[in-house]
Amino acid sequence: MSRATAALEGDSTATRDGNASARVADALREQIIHGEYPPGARLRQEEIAERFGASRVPVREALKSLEAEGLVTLVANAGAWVSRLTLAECEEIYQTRERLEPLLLRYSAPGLGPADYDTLDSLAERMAATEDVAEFLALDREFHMTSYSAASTLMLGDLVNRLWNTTQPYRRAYTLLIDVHSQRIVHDEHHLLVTALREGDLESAERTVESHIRRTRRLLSGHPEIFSDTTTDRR
Amino acid sequence: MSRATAALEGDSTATRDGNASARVADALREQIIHGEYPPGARLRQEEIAERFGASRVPVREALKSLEAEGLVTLVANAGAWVSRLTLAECEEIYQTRERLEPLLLRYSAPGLGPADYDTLDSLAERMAATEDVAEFLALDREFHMTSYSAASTLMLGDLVNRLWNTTQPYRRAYTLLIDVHSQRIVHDEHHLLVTALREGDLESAERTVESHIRRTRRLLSGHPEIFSDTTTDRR
DNA sequence: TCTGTTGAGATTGCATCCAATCTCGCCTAC
DNA sequence: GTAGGCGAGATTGGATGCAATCTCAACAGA
Repeated sequence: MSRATAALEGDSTATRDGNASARVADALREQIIHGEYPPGARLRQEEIAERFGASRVPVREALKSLEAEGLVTLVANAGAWVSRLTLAECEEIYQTRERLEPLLLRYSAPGLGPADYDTLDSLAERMAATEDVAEFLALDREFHMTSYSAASTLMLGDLVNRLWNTTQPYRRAYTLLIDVHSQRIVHDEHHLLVTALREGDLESAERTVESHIRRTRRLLSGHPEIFSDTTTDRR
Repeated sequence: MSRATAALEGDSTATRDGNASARVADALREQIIHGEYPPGARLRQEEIAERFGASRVPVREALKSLEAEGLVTLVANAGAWVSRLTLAECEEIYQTRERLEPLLLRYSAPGLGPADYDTLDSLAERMAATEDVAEFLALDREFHMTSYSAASTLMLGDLVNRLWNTTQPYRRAYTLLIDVHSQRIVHDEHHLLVTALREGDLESAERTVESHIRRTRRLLSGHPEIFSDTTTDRR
């Protein structure tokens, strides 16, 4: 199946830049986040290696990285699976986010300016207007990441990113279920956040993000059926 | 230097248990935490491989894991160094801990019992009694980890552990400097924490840990000289 | 019909080998 | 005397090959 690698082989120098493992990790991460590998899906080294036109060595290193990020679960001498979460585990991640994202916002807020506030408003409006789930998810993520974009942190920013990544498949399933009323509340909270940032009221902004995440967590708790997935294998 | 691996070669089956990479990662992590590799020290793949009686492949996978944990910094086509922190980065980690450890304690507290409280008291007393820095550090860590030991979390427990690991070298340098007065306050805070846990006052326990970490962070801020290390190489 | 076992195929783990890149001291040219 | 370039040694990155382990379906026995 070396035909599958044709798109990559076009750039013959790309395979020789000394970081194939990073490239594989980035590409795999994107594919998992975008749902091309659902939770519970098995990841075979050889298949992945073939697809990226690399050998299994950099693939294994990429899987190691993704395991540390929580996206992949490795079992010695058995294989790799896309991590699957229970409702309780997802709630743990949301509770962690409730504590961390206000802190990250505290790091970011002083560096945000009027142009950023306008971008945030625009993103919030587009979220309210769209009816496409994929676009809604992408805009929501872009909105929050923009609010954190001015934070130059060692690990906190990456950490929050990882927490979003591991819960992304469930956020997608959940977004399909929320009603117009909840959607309106999300929009209001986003608007409140931008307003607090514009006014320089950091305390209020922090509390708004925290409440925003907590509300989502509680709504998620009401949909345990999202986590009882029996279509794919174990783990 | 193959003589150095003699102790490991004694068990010839150990190299064939299908997780050499995990063994190398665990051992390297311990050595970094215990200060055998100081911040900024270069980690050469071949030297490490030789020392553990393995090839460079599992060593590279181990380094990937440690990089994701924040203990090691990798640069493509250049090498691996033990991560070095600036004062600002260390403060970021402490601020993160201030938010996360109260939450972890909330997960753990319901599972702790009288036997655990006694263990905690004993550890606190031994900390007050010792004058050895290494023992003080070990007891401090064991005290806090015991208070979190009943939490069965997906990632929060591991995450807190990683934050302790990356700051361990600086905690050691700092412990050498604190005076008797500060040491007494640490002891009082530990005692307060155990008391709150015994009384089932979770709110108070959470606030006590938070204050405890914040106080340490502020004291650390007063010793920027710990972070201006010019003895070893860059990065 | 159900349960325990066994063996071939599939898959992972690691060692060895080769290519690419970086480091750094020496040499040449101006 | 100084700046720029060159190249040998050291080090990392990746591909291939082999051994060990796991998977799973077919089969034998109760």
